[in-house]
Amino acid sequence: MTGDTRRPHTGRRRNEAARRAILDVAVELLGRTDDAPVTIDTIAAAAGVGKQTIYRWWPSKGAVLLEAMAERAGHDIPVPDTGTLRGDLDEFLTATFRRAGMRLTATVLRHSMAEAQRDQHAREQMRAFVGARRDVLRGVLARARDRGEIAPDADLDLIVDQAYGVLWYRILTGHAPLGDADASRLARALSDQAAATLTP
Amino acid sequence: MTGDTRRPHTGRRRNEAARRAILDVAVELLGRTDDAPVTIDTIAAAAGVGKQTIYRWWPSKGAVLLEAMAERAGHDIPVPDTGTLRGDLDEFLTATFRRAGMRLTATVLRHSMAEAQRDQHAREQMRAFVGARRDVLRGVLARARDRGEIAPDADLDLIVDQAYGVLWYRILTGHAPLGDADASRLARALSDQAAATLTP
DNA sequence: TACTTGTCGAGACGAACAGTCTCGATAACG
DNA sequence: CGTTATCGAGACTGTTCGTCTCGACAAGTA
Repeated sequence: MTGDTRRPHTGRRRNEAARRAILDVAVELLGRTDDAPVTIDTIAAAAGVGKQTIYRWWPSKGAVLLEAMAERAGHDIPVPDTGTLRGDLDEFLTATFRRAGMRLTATVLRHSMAEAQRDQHAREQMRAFVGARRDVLRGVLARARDRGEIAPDADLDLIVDQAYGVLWYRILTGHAPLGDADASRLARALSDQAAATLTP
Repeated sequence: MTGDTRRPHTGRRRNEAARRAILDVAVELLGRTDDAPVTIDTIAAAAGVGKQTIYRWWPSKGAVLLEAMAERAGHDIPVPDTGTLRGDLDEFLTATFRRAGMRLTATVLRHSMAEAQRDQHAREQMRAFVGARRDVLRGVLARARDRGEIAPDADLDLIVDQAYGVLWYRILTGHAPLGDADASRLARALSDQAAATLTP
């Protein structure tokens, strides 16, 4: 409570190289074989790192995996701006499906979602990640609404859920791949769906 | 290869009561607390059963859970026949969302899907279960197609994925509940989507 | 240059759990 | 009554998570 202003930071600093190695190795090990037993000991050994270095910075094994996933699955998906909802959705869903459809990324996503059902820390990180991705897509829809392309009372969340729902459902069950054609068809269907409420 | 026709079955028979107790207890334990550690030992003890009795009939812990889930989530969802696609979808999705939205059922579904990512047996059972549920919904759509309500070349699988995608996505992330209103809105959107391809 | 402080890699350790194995008892058949 | 397969019970092994301890090392401070 009293002024802790003295000594803002002393001692050795966090090793950024170790952090990178841990996150990279976690992903790489998942990709080696699909039924690979990715354990903390394996990650630590492969990253040339002590176990305590992992548990000093992450609260659980799932938290490591979730951070690696969020990095890999969230970056480099640009926010589109084609001028039309249909075009924006096509571009966004194609990029998103391509990323998620990559074998390694899909594997990471699958195991991250599984971990999120068991590990409380991972669960919260998954919530944050999913929320962030949803916000981006909802933003695309909101812009279209502001342009007057869709009804003011359209259920944007339900549309978002359909897009990401198809993605996760296919990744988790593996009953069908995520192709460009699927992304385009879904983009068309969802933009039509959003516009339909305009014509009662 | 030679005639094994002698002695088609001797010895004590499988105890059906034990089977029921195991499946019921597995579900019940999952529901007790959400972060409950449901273990094989716990199931065996609560069901008044030896561990070997479980492993004699199921190949893994995940297989037990998946069978319990398939029983609970697949039964008593009637195939609707209202005469219109919109009506059929509304009835089917409302019943399905109600079932999956029940707290206990949702918990079982969540952990089953998680188990399916780690356990090969559970994975195959999940595939079979998901395939069966998809077949039912695809059948509803196919009937509408035969009635001429939707285009012959409509992508039925994508529509099915949108419906079950929303369901699983919400259950696994927990970012929103599965309400009757969601089911009805989705039914309307998907029936419109299927019909839209008719009017180019 | 010494001193303090926090991180480093390494690995021992305990607890929890999945799955196997063995045991004597018991039920369904001939 | 003899054969056979399942039953409940629990000991046992192997794996993994997460904690704890150790001496070494780096980044500031005096």
